[in-house]
Amino acid sequence: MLEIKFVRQNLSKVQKALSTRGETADFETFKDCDARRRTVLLEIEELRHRRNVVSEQIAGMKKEGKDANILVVEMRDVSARIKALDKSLSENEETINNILIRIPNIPHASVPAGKDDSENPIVRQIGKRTEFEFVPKAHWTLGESLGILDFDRASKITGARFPLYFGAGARMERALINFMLDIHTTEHGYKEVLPPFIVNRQSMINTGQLPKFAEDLFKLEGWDYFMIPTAEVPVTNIHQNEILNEDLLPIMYAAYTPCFRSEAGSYGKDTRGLIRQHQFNKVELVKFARPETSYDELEKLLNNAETILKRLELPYQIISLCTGDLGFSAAKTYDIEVWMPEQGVYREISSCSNFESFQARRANIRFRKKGKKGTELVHTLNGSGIAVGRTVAAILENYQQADGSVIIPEALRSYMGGKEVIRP
RNA sequence: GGAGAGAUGGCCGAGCUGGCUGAAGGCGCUCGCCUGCUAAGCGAGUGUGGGGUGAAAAUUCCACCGAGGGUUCGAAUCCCUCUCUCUCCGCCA
Repeated sequence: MLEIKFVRQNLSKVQKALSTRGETADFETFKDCDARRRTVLLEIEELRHRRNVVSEQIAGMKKEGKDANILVVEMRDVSARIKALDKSLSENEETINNILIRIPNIPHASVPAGKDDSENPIVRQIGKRTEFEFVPKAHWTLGESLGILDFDRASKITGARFPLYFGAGARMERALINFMLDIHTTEHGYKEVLPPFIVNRQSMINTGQLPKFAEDLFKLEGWDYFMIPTAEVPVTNIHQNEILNEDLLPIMYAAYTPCFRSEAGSYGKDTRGLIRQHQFNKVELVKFARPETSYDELEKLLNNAETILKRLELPYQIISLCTGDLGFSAAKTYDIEVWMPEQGVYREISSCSNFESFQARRANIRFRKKGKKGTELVHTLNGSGIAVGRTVAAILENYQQADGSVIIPEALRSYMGGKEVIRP
């Protein structure tokens, strides 16, 4: 959420920023309500002031045994008036809030302009695209023939877009989770967290999934609870309504969680394989940073995520999301895309964003600056470090052999009991 | 699921027979003093959000004692609903 004062004072700037995202909001209603809000507020505060003063008078008179009835009767009217104005004020504020809460974040100045994902510039490419002397197979073909992936049976258990791993496949998921968490906690300084996988409505609002994107979420029937679409939600909300100690910043968490997404609106896309599932595993990195350093922290976070792909020796590229492709809450986002040989494309495997104070304002996460009065909102950042299912898919495709076997990346072998190759 | 207790400022903790209590006291923190060093000691200050005036420093007003309603001229204090925490019983991996 943007600050109401900021929107009020920078109306055209906000409008312009939104249009670069291909978004708009009802600024006319905002302007009207905002102006009316302040008029009403002024009157309410005057009346309340009067009530406070007179109430004190009444108290004094009663103490002295005098009759205060005239004042009491007068105050009865004042209170009624306050009550009526209060009601109109809160309706007004609700209208304003409904507009504000649907306005996305303003892109950072360094974010490239562009209308959609076709205009995301490549920042860098690392590793040579894997080449084969045979026609490479898709990971689902390999996975099924190796007996480690079974989408048919998964659909019996639940339905389409759910994964079922066996043997070395299941082991590889577990190995990757441990591999990633170990690197981030021991080499990059993140604290490991294991959060709830189900969260309440407020947490979803705080990180920006609600109210706009309810259709992307799985909701629990009979509860106002939701399955998490990413660990970003529970982990960012760890510190909601807290004033953090400046000395502790940046706070860095690494969390493994499964993620649940309805994938509404993606019908027909990536219908096969591990790329687009309703349930997948992910290791997520989350930071709470000082505003002055948050963009440095974003670069570091991106490097931390890249380390995983480097160690696994998977070719990848970094793109910077353009204004039109930026997520709702993000001020800037880098995507990491891994090379998928069968389709011959780079596919998203991590998304690293700086949300600046957008989430912190909703979640009320602040810190106190040394030697300065008052509090300041922290900047929140997060990034996948990295998506586990897609990493399995990338390993299968990039490490496949002519005979249909798959070599296990060296860095991962110790996590898989020394196994070097997966054969049927 | 049943019975009971509780939720107060960065933290701990009074107040809860309604009226200078934004809130005692303590800790912490900041500044100053003192002191061979450290520790201790002394003094002052120290919540958040919003509105008005002001160039600013500042000043003033309003709100906030888990959340939301209600009673009242007036609510941290009384009533209702909800959320969470704790204790006992039941159930349970």
